[in-house]
This record gives sequence, structure tokens and C-alpha cells, in this order.
Amino acid sequence: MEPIRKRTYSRVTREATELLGKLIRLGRKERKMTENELAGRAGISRATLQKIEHGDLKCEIGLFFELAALVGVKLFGTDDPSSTVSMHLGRIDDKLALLPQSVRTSVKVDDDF
Amino acid sequence: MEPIRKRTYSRVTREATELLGKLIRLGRKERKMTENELAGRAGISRATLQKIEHGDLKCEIGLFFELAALVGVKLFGTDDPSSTVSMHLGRIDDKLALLPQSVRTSVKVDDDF
DNA sequence: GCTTTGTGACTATTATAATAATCAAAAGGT
DNA sequence: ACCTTTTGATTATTATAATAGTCACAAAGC
Repeated sequence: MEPIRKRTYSRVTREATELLGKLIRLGRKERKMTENELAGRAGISRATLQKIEHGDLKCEIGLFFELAALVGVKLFGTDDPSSTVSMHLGRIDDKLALLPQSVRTSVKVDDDF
Repeated sequence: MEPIRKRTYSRVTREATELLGKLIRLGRKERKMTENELAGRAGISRATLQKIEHGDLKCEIGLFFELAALVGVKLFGTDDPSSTVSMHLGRIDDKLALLPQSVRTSVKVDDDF
């Protein structure tokens, strides 16, 4: 069956995703893990891991990032991702708050964390 | 209806995705685009754009990256993503070619988190 | 004030991602 | 050479992401 909806992606997007997939594969091999091992750790099937390592654009971003973290790929180019990401998050929140149309939903309590 | 399959994500993954979503939102507002405008340009629905800007882990990585490119978010921290990504791709291919396919004696790899 | 536009938050439906299962072939070890 | 493990690739099925549509509310603009 031919897919009914076909979407196009820019070259930058395709290459960035391909790069991330290859970094995951490289990290996995550097840690001497098999596809089954890494897939098991991540709680996904081997088929999905294969798609991600090949840069499949349709796969969940959460799976890409989770796998990257599992094999030590630095998402934002630093050695300690979590602290740096948190720092960035604060900066972005400040910037968004200053913007005219920013919503920053007044008194909404976070439900997520 | 409760979801049948629920998946857990690490904090790093959640924060990284949230950050990327907020960077997209920030880039969109800096370019004074509405949600409908950006969604239309990207060929997606407004609902999906909202999920991405809120850091929904289940959304396609291709959509995240495509939106990031559309609003000028630099995926790999450089001004000229495509050339740099291509360069990285070549180096990763070289590294992968040198690595043995796997190592049999299944050494347990320690987790980072 | 009023009107318009942008956003948040749902719904039901449809398209599809993720899965488990399989097979063949390549790679590694003995 | 052999045998084992890992990988590539494909299937059918199931779970779910993406969609269009709607409603209410919040900001701007008049």
C-alpha cells in the first residue's frame, strides 16, 4: 500500500537526523552493545532501534534522545547535558516572558514534573 | 481511555525535548509568525505544532528538526548546519568503518544515570 | 466598550509508527 | 572449516500520532 500522505523534509533535516542516528550507532558500538541489548535497555524493539540508527525521520524524538543518552551522545554539545539543558531552559523562559505575545499562562501550576 | 503502553523517559530526554520545543516557539515569535502560519509552512496541523512547542516526546523527530530549521534554530550549534553536518557525517562513517561490528563477550556496560 | 486574532484544550477519525515474528546473510570465535 | 551471534530486511497486526474540527478564553487593535 502506498502511503497516502507524503511529507517532504529539507536536506538539513534529513542530514541532521541521519547524523544523530549514526552517532547513536557509533556510541552503541563503542560501548560494545548489540542491537538487542540497547533496544532492551531502552524498552523498544530491535526493528525500531534499526530505524532510528538509520535516521528514520518518522520515529519519536523521545526515542532518539533516550537512546542518545543511553550511549553517551551529547545532545547539546556539552559534557553534562542535564545541567546545561536546565540552564538553557531558564534562559529561554526568560526570553519568552519578555516577548509581547508570550503567553506564560499566568498562574498555571505545573502538572508535569 | 488509559494508554495501554506507557513508556518512561529520562529527565535529560524530557528536558532536552522541552528545550527544543521552546527554542522553536521562541524562534517563531521572534519572526512574528502565528501558530497557523508556521504550521502551514511546515505542512502540519496547528495541534501538532502546539504539541511540538510543548516538547511532546512522541512527535516525529523530522517535524521537530524541520520546524527548527524553518525558524532558524541551529541544531548542532553552528551557523551553517548543513555543511557542518555533512562534515560530521563523513567523520562518523569513517569511525564506524573502523569499528568491529560487535564484541561477543557481552561486558556489562555501566549506566550513566 | 466591541471585534479580531492568537492561543489552550479538548474531541473523533484516519493514517501510520511500533511491534513481534521471521528469514537470510554476514561477522566473530573456536 | 564449523557454529554462534549479530545484523538487514520484510511481513501482519496493534497501538497511537496526526489530523480536522470545535469551543472558550486571552490579548491586541479598533
